Amino acid sequence: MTQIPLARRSPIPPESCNLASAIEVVGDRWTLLILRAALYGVRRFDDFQAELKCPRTVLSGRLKGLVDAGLLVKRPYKAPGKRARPEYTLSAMGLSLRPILIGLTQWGDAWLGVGESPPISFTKAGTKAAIRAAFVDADGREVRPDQIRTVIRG
Amino acid sequence: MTQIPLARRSPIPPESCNLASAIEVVGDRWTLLILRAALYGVRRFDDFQAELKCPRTVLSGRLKGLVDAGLLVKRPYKAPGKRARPEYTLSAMGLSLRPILIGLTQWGDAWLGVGESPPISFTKAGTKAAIRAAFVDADGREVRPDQIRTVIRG
DNA sequence: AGGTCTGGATTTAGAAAGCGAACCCATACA
DNA sequence: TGTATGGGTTCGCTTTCTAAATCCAGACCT
Repeated sequence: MTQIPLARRSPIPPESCNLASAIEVVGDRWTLLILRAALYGVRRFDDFQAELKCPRTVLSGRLKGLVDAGLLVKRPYKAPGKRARPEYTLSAMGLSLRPILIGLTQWGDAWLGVGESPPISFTKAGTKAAIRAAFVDADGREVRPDQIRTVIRG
Repeated sequence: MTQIPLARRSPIPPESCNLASAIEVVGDRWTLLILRAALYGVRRFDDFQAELKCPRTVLSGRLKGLVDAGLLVKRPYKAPGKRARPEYTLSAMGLSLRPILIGLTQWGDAWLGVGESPPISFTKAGTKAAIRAAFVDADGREVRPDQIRTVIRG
């Protein structure tokens, strides 16, 4: 196994690290579960609540936070014959988290799955071949994990 | 923008979803910050504490949790001329989260960066060309996000 | 118009977790 | 023998979480 060299501190302090900032935004159980549901198409308050089984206060607060952060857009939704209600849809910012959550799904399949075949898989449109999260260079060719180098002050 | 079709519930319930399970394991602010530091080479209790500035009780609990979940390995570490102490290193399970955290870093660079060039970038060994997190098919060729199809009960 | 239903919340009070500071313990070294 | 150091735990206090009840606005019904 590739061992990471010992360090006393990370190369950049958390307060100026975009990974740490991203963790501040999405690094929360309920927030991640909301994003999971949203990526599956859930948009309405009560649907989120039924899905997550979390206190409505928490849901209300997390939705506000995600709207403030720009991951969700709140806008009125008008079902025919019903009054207008808000719905929460993913912005481009929120949608762009999809590869990360798919990667996390596959990590869960690999390490937490109870042995059965994963209930959800992902394929390339038009084919049946499974896809996986990986690294690619500028030309879209895969880079193996052991070939990755970290460069500071890029 | 590709819109996700409305759904009242997610296609699989959270309790049998490996993504939801993964979120239970790593979906926590301190846990993610610990993994971030570990991926940069931090291994020792006090180094984690100096890095995260979190209460030692919380750090202690999260490290235990990560060891129990199998992401970290706790083993004695013997510096020359010092007494043996525990160190926490990433297992294969923990190391395999690296693509996801790099992906999250790049998401942060794209959406949260304050305008400057990202302080950390990743390249392929031997070259200067930047790499990025993406999806590939079985042959290692990139699959664009809009080409991803979700298949249930795969 | 009045009553009811429904989705989208806020209020309230008790339980859990987070937090900072102080303390403890084992061992290398002077 | 004493001191320094790394790796924790204990102790109160504050914040956050949680569950249940309540509120509110707009359709729909009669």
